[in-house]
Formats: sequence, C-alpha cells, structure tokens
Amino acid sequence: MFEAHARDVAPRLLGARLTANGVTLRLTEVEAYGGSGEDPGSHAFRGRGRRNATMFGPPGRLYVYFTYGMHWCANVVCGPEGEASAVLLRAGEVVDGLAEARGRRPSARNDAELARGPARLTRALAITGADDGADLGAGPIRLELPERPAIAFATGPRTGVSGPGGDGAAFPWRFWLPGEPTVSGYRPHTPRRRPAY
DNA sequence: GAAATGATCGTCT
DNA sequence: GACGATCATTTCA
Repeated sequence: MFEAHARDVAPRLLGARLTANGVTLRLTEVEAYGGSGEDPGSHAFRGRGRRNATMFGPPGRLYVYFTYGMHWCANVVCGPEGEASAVLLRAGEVVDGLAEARGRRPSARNDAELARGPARLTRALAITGADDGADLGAGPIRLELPERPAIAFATGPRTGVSGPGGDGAAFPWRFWLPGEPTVSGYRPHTPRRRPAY
C-alpha cells in the first residue's frame, strides 16, 4: 500500500483512522510531497539530510518534523525505500478521545477546530519529534485504512508552499473530503514580514 | 470581518 | 544568519 508514490497513496488515506495517545482521528485532508529532485516543495528535494532521514527510509513510517520554532507536522512515508515521497496529514475529525483532544487544544472554539491544520492535528494527538520514524502498522501510533477508499474527494493546489517554481499550484497534490467542517481549506502563504525600510 | 505580527528553534546556507 | 509544509492573538476597518 505505502509502496506507491505519495500522490497515489494520499487519496486513499482520506477517511482513514489515525490513533495516538488516546485520541482517534478520521483523516479529512492530506497533501502529497514528491521525492528527491522531483518536487521543489518537498523536504526531500535536496536529498537526504539530518531532518528528513526518515523520508528516505522504509514506507509506512511516520515522518515528524519541527517548524516555525514551535510546531510539529506529521507525514506518512511512501514510495519504495529511497524515493522519499510522503503524505502530510493536514486535518481530521476527532472520533474518539474527545476529552483528551479538548484538553490539549484549549484554544479550539469547537470540535471541528481540534485537528484542523497540520500543527493542530499533531497537538491534538500529542505527536512530537519523539515519534519520528514510528511504524504505523504496529506500536502505539496506528493508521487504519478505510474499508473502502473515499469515492468522492477533491483535489487542489497545496497550501503554504512558496518560492520560485515551488508554488503550490505546480503540484495539485492536496486532497480533501468535500463538505467536511474539519478541512483547513486554502490559505494564501503570507510572507513572514516585509523588510522595514 | 480581514490582515498583520509575534512566538521560537532546528536545519541548512 | 535566515527562514520555514503554522497558529493564536492583536489590530484595523
């Protein structure tokens, strides 16, 4: 299953159940990233480094990285070992462990916001860098595929990917379940800060 | 409402 | 030394 390229695996993850630390999520939005040299927006584009080593390992593992000085994001490693494509888990609906998730996300105004957005998702599930490389088939963090793949899903440009030739529209590899209140939706990339004169 | 901004640090240049 | 696969909060209309 995870031997395929991330772009093919991603739509099949929609509706899957991800369980970690007492909370279970139904995935509603994911995003695919290509392998080394293939996709400028991918961490793997410039080859293997310290951070992305897990991407180059066997598929079916969790790749967790730290960003913006405070957030964790979780991916499922795909492709044959060495290809390093991966699927970013962007959003999901909490279907079990609601109380736990609410406790971890006090700022959420409603349950749909508990795991809407990649960093919120990891927070709701209490996933951190310590979980990088975890095997999703066995162990405390589990991913159960839907009995039947989602029939109706939407595709679009990726969010948050910027740079010359690396804009999100170059690879329309974002997949989501239409009509789900837990989908984070498209948000234009806002520059960190305009240089002061 | 929308938009700007601070938080905060590992990784790569 | 810059900046990011982001979020929460504040500011402005």
